[in-house]
Amino acid sequence: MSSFFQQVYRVARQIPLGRVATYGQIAALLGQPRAARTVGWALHALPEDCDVPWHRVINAQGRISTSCKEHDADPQRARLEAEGIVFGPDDRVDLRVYRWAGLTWPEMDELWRSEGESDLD
DNA sequence: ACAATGACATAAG
DNA sequence: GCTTATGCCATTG
Repeated sequence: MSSFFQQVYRVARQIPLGRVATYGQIAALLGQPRAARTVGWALHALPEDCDVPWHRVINAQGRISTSCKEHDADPQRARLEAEGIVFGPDDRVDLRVYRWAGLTWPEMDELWRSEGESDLD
């Protein structure tokens, strides 16, 4: 875990409260629009008490992708609802409304810059 | 280096 | 809208 995972975590931390991002979006921000799977995997390996808002990352359909028994979708949905995110009748969020705008290049630049200085935040 | 894995994405039936 | 099949990419054994 020296690069991509760390990058995913770093970007995920930038997701503002009450906002969500898709795996593909995170991957795209990292320059790998096809690495959505890897992004999901990175979040999967994340502990629950980590400082990364992994629950704000969902699939492109605005749904919880969790298929693992180890991780249930219910707690994640509860977290999102607690942040003000409203789920539709199909248990999916309105990406048109809650989708994170993403990071601007200047912000990303600063993000990578701070990465070399401290790996925490 | 090869094969397998996985919280995805997209296209097609 | 849901299910199935294929592609993609980084990590791990």
